Amino acid sequence: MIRKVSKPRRAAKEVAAKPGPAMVEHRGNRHGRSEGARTAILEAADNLLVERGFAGVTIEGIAAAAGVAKQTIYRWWTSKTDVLMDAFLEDMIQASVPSDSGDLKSDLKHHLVGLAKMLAESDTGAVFRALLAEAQHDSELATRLRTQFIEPQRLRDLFPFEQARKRGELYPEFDTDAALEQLLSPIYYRVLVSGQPVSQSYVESLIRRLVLR
Amino acid sequence: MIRKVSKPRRAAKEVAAKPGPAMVEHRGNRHGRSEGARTAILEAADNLLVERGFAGVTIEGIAAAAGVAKQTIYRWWTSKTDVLMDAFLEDMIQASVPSDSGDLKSDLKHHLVGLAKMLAESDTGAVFRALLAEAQHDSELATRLRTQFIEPQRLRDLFPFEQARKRGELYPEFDTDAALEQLLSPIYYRVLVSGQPVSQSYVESLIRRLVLR
Amino acid sequence: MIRKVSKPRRAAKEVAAKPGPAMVEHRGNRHGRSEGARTAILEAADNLLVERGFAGVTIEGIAAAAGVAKQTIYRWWTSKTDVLMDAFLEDMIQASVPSDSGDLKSDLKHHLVGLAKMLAESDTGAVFRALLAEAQHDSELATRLRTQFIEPQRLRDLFPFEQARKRGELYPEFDTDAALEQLLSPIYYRVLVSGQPVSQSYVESLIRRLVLR
Amino acid sequence: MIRKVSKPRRAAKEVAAKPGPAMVEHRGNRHGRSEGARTAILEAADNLLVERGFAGVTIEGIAAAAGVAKQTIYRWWTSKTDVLMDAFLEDMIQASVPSDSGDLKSDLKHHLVGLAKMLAESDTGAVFRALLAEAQHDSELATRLRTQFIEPQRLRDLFPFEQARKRGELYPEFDTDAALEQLLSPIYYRVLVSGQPVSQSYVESLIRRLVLR
DNA sequence: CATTAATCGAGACGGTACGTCTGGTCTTCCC
DNA sequence: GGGAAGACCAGACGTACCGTCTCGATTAATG
Repeated sequence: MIRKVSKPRRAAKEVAAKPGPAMVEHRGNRHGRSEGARTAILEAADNLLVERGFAGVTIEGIAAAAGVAKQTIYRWWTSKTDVLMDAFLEDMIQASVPSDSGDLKSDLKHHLVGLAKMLAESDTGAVFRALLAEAQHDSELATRLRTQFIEPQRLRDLFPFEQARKRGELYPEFDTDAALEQLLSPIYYRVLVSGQPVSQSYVESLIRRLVLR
Repeated sequence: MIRKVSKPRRAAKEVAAKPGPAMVEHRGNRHGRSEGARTAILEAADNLLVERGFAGVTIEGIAAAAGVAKQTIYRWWTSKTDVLMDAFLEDMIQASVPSDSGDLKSDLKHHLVGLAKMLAESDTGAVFRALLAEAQHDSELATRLRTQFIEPQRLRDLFPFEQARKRGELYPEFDTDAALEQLLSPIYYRVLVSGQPVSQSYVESLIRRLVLR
Repeated sequence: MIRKVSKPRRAAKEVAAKPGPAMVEHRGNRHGRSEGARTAILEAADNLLVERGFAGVTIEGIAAAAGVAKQTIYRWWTSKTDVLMDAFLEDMIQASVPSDSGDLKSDLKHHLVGLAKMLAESDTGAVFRALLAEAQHDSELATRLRTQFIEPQRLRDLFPFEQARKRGELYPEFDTDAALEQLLSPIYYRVLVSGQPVSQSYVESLIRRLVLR
Repeated sequence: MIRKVSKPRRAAKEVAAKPGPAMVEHRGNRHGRSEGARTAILEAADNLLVERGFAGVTIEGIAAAAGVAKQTIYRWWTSKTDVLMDAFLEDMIQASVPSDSGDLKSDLKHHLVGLAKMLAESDTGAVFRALLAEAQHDSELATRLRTQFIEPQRLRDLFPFEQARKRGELYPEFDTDAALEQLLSPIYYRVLVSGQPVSQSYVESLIRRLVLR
């Protein structure tokens, strides 16, 4: 169902090539897609979600908040979740560069605490939970969410283990996938299902449970 | 927000008292609440959710499908999720009576495989996922879901451990809560987040990971 | 295409039966159709046409001006012209009771001057011209306009002649249809086509041209 | 409102001068206005009106049908009625050269039957009726229509009378304006208002009614 | 036995948002 | 500088449901 491409046609180079203060102001033209409109929409969507909750996000509301015509949204996205998906991915670009302190447990702790905080407390996490919720009854979105966030995130999550393996911290048969699942799933469970807090000490206890070698 | 009581005033006794022909057909009267209308609504809600997805469930749709006036729904419920919540709880009443074979690992396996199947594959599971999804941006519903399902379910989930403890199968300091979380959270994670299947062998591997004594 | 009945179900008797200030205020109920909403819509349509011209009349505008939901308009009418048609007919109900002075020429003068004034100057005339204009490219409306206004109006227009015939003012072979056409068509021509004024003296000259016996 | 001149700068001679292969195809150029685009637009407007009715004519539709960009239309016309006005006037250039048989009644009959046919049956008549309709709520258009069509047409209509006067067929005080109105207004009335047919015999009966001397 | 109270099906009402469609403006590129 | 292309803002379209309200019918308990 999500057929439309969100940011087509416009090479970054072209954008950069436009000189001066750049980001040429335009109202309908042949620049191709308006970058101003695009970002205004994504920001408006984000803000509305946080301020008014998922049900409070409407295409009409986004359009009004972004100062944009509804059709400009429908031209590039198919639904409000589609917009929110893009807004979320944009948010995640600034995502954590995993730390690499030379000690696995320390790296894991740092990474997982950050992840838990993002999921449970940040605005970005609110967007993620809304999307995951929607994905429960929208398999297309589910697929997209897995492809564009969960898989890449998995790679980022595995990074500390890979570093540790290089350092010889792990015994050879150590199953990183299983270990990761042992760490992540309780965090997601608490955030999504039981609503229990995910404190720093809780994360530490999860890590302590791991048998590394 | 959910102020209304779903099934007030009418003691189970009264229902039981009217056996045989009973279940008086009535269109507005002083029998009190119409049991026929109530069950028709819950069934219609269930069916609509499965057939048309969460967004396809509307109060008007339920009313039409149940052959009931909209107001009859609004008299007893506050929203479509409120109806679905009741429908879900009704479904869960037939829930598993936990097996008690005398062996913890066997009991756990039986119980967890059944739970996973319910969550991932059954219509009831679809309703649950929809409710949990909605609960991500509806804290009132979240509370209700935890109180009325997740907590009671936790007790059912713990039952095998309690039996084992009585039998002396567990060392004294064994943390059943932690153990349960280790078992449950990967199942929920796979169902809700990663979409991976929860096979019987996977459940067995989870159990094997537990150190019981 | 115009399938909906505009004023169903509510017998005049019932309306009359409601005494005193009557016209029960209600917002959605089982009074049947709301007379208040109905008249508010027709008035709003009338006013908008006069103030903003035909193109300026929109269903949304009518709804807003009448303080009514769009759907309430769509429930009972099919299009803005349908609404305007009803508004026009309602206006015409208060139409002239033809005078009957005992003298044909005097009666005709009175009737035609009134008609010309209505067509050219009144708000009702503006609505009529708009409808007739629309009827030029909407044959369904054309039919309805002829059936519901032009034919009945013709009967009213003929009334003075009938009275005169009863009085023996006309020679037997006098063709009233032809005479009427001779009188009416220049009036419509001036109003619709040439834009020339239709003064009282002009009407008199038209009548003078007639050879009555 | 109608500020733009519709056919500037380009003499008919030039058009005629470019025969055969010519009619230079161009997509934006320095030839000045494209005659090809202009005629394509007027034809497309005409055709759309006949095929789809007045509401079915849109600037976008004309542009698409004429294979022309919207802006090319907006550059030279202000509205769809403006385009249709030009299309209509273009059509009327081929208008009847009034016959001059030497007999007034014969000339009138010939002329009026042609006029009635044009108004009621031809595509050009459809365009005229649409414009007249629009003129009912657009006084600017009304003025233009009267200036550019109705007045000139009146002169054409009077031509038979003038010839007759030269021939001495009319008594001196004969009021040609009044006579013309007597002839024309019933025709317009039938076409625009009552929808009755305007047959040849009907036109003859109108003429017979005239007292010429 | 009449009155009263509770509930039901029905459906009109004022609203919000949907997703689609035109209209008219503007900018760029091509000739 | 005309013309093609096409993104943009604006806003009306007709539809679907929302949640509220009132009706008239039905039935049971009350007095």
